[in-house]
Amino acid sequence: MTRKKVTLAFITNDSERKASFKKRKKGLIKKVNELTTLCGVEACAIIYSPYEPVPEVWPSRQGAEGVLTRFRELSEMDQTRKMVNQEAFTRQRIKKAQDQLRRLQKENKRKELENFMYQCMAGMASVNDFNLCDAAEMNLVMNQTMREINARMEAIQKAPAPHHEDTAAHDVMMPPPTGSPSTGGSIAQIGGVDGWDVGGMVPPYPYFFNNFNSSTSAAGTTSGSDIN
Amino acid sequence: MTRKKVTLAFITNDSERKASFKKRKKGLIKKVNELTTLCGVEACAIIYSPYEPVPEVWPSRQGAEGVLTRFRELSEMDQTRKMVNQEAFTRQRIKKAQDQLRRLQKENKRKELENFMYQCMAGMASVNDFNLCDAAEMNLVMNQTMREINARMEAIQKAPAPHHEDTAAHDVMMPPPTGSPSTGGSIAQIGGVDGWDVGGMVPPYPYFFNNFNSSTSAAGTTSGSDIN
DNA sequence: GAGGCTATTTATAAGAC
DNA sequence: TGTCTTATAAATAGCCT
Repeated sequence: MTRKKVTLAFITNDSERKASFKKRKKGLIKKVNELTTLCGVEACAIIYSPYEPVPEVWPSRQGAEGVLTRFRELSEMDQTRKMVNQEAFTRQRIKKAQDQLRRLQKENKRKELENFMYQCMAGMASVNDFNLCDAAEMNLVMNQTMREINARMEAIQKAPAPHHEDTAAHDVMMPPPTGSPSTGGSIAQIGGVDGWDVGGMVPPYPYFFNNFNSSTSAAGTTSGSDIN
Repeated sequence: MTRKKVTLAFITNDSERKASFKKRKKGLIKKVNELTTLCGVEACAIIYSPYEPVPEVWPSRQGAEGVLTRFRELSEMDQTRKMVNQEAFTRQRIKKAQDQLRRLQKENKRKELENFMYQCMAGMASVNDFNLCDAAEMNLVMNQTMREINARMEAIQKAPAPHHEDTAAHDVMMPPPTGSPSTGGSIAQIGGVDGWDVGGMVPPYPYFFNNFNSSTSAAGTTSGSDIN
């Protein structure tokens, strides 16, 4: 995290890894400590390492034991009193996860279509592969793309100075404006998808779309009409 | 830890404490994650909070279970596992959804990168937008793509007859490896960005990759440089 | 290797909505 | 209350001894 942005992957160099481990273990334990103290919660951390025969445990072994026991007996614990809240909470969590899942699936689909479109544009796929995609949705994607391109072109025409800080600054992919690097968590930013930074290039869409349309309609799609 | 040096003591203000807890819990788990990944060690963290009936556990319940089992073997033997009830079931459901979510997020990321790549090839994005992507992962995607392309080309050269046996199990969609859909060549280029004149629609991957690499290393002087 | 030392990256307490 | 943003404290990778 310094002098070089860390890459979240196994450190192959032995000594380097060990050094990192020691530093990070220390930091981690400090963090657990802070969390419990500041927020008054119970927590424990257990770290096995090839460097120490005895696993690092925090807080004291007893403390950890207590936490662990509770963890193990969770089901029996106070199922009674908290059951209702618990269940509602859990249900809520499930719903939340499912919602996110749905969003991601939708997003995934969109990306697939977009991807396919770009492949066509790059000449690496042809509309013959179109059965791979869903026509209706592809239509949506294309319309969206066209709208974006047109808007972009208009913007360029109106403002001859091709500034890079255009309105679509938040750009295509790679969402996290402040996201941590490998946090992974930043992957699926919802809603940041509009606006491709056409960034000063004239896209070859005429070719693509023409090609696409003709072939598509030949294939029996009904959706090509509103593209123009 | 910011705007004010933190004092290691219980935060009396309720909402403040809760906010802090949420942030710190997230950070802590990230740290555990990093530690295990970077240093290849086993570790787990368990956090109880009054805010959530279900304790936060890292890594996945299974992972934690494994660590815990070992830990218990080292300490004492108490067989108190009994988790067959509604709650366990529900939690399992949550986990399942979360796992799927994680997979989808990963997949999403991959698609985003792939998409970006194709955008570059289509001339709709330039490597100047590369900071939007994660270098290391992009590298993976590109290598994978290259492998697939090469495999595909070899397959086609070797066997004009459709002898389907190649290694590309997932078979990317890229039918005409050398055939350009049409002349094209009309793609103009504006904008000061060092343009990529992909020229016609011939699959420009060699150009793309070369250009990509050089431009990247050139552009990444500031901080990046992880690519090589 | 084990500390000590920065230059940077991360984590986050406060604010702003 | 939750989220997003910002300013600042904390953690730590790469060096050096």
